Amino acid sequence: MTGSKAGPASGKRHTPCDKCPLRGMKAFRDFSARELEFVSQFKVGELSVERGATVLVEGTHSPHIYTVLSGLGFRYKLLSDGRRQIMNYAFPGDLVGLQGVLMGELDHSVEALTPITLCVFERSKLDRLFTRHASLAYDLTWIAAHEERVLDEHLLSIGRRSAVERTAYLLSYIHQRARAVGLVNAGRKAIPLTQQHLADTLGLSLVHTNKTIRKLADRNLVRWQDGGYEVLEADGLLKVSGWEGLKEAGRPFV
Amino acid sequence: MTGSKAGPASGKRHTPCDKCPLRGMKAFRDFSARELEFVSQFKVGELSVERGATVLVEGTHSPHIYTVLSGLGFRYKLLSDGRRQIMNYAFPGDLVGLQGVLMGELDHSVEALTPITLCVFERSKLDRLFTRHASLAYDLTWIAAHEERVLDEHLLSIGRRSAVERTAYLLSYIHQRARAVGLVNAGRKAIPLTQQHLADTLGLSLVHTNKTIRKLADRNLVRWQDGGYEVLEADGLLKVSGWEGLKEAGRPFV
DNA sequence: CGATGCCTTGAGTGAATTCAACGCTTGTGG
DNA sequence: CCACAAGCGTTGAATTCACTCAAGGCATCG
Repeated sequence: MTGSKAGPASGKRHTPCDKCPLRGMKAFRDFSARELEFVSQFKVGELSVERGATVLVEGTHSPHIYTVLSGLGFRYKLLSDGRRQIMNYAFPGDLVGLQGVLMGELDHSVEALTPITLCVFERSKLDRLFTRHASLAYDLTWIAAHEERVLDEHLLSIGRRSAVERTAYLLSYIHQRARAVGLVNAGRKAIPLTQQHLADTLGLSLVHTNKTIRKLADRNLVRWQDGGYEVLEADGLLKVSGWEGLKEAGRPFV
Repeated sequence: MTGSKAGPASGKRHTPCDKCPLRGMKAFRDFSARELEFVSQFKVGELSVERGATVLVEGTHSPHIYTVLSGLGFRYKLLSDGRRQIMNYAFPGDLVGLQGVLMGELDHSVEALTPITLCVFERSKLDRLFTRHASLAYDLTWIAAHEERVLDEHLLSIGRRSAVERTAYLLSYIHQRARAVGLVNAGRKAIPLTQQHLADTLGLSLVHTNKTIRKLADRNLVRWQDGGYEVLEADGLLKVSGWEGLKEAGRPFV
């Protein structure tokens, strides 16, 4: 359905991996020359879609793995009656669709939150990655294990944190991740989400999410603005959530 | 603290990998001779703990990875005030502690639900696994991605399914997994959980969990018995949950 | 036979949901 | 240029859901 919105920009001018803007960011580890060479020919294209478009569809049998080159997206599942649960957000450098490739079919969908560009990798070359590039295979496992860790924390939030706590947690989490890839300067840039997105991530209704955000806003911890939010007091927000925060270093990508 | 209960049985008679009772179960893929040889020397011991004992502790820096050889356990996180969220259950064949090894420190704890025996693997040999045994490295990634998939479904349940739906889901999930490894014959064996475990998995209070189980019991879908539950009508239960069920084949292990 | 652990039940309270409406902004077509 | 619709945020009121509190029952175990 929304898939038709995709693709017009692909096939234009691709960013070569050796000039990948994500390399050099301190949030990521660097490649060796040999790794870089492999990754370069592992990448077979780019995919650009606009905000609101569906990048990957649940149930699909995809021959590709993706990495977010720029932009934001989110991963979600639907129940038959339309209830939606957002599992996690995809930031630049994040791997998308690994499950689909390893296990046949994808069990979730991915939608663009902003215009987004993804690097497309060939599934068929995955074997070579495992047989010839152990360090990259290790990275892949690391990434999967890391996603598991994030989901653990989300599960803890939804299952056991109060509405205010879990909202503070989610806002903190997204903010920290956005900062790590330079999407917010000193907290001075809104992250383009609707409250419906937050509600569907938090397992709360839209109305109650709105009222909960208000509580945080009344305490001057966050501000809703320009179709997104801004963190005013990162420490205070984190404290409310009772979360320790991200402890990342040398995150691998691709 | 509870760690002191661990270990007395280790160092006794270890099950050699070539006689591993898990091999040959149709739920798992088989090893090649070369893989088997590697796994055999990758394994450095066994760990047995009794019901209720803590196998792994959050925050710990563990030099080992484990596989469940027999018994049941569960993975959980705690908030500072004691609220507990159970993330998932570990069945025979399941890998435990991968995160801890890959990322330095463990972000969750693991407790035994029955007397449990785990195979202990050396972290230091993980490099060799990646460089020399691509097929096993692939399996490791597969396992991590699979866990991610399970957590996605749990997240969907806790976030968006009603109390009855999510309880039916969890009961179905555990039952299906137990069946896959032969822990319940034709549904005729109780799974040794307390309702508190279920509550902490579902994100519900103990009282409400009890009342929800009652609703399912009143419809003759399950029965609570002998400190555990029994599934009377697997199809009916699955239908209530609105879940598709596990679709597994050739699950790798270790 | 008095603990203790676990399940069960009822009553009262609090939290979160649904329903309903309104305001603001943006975009679109007449 | 205005009218109108659509999307999103906000708010209040009523209802439902889930939680806490409190107590009792029934096993098992020392």
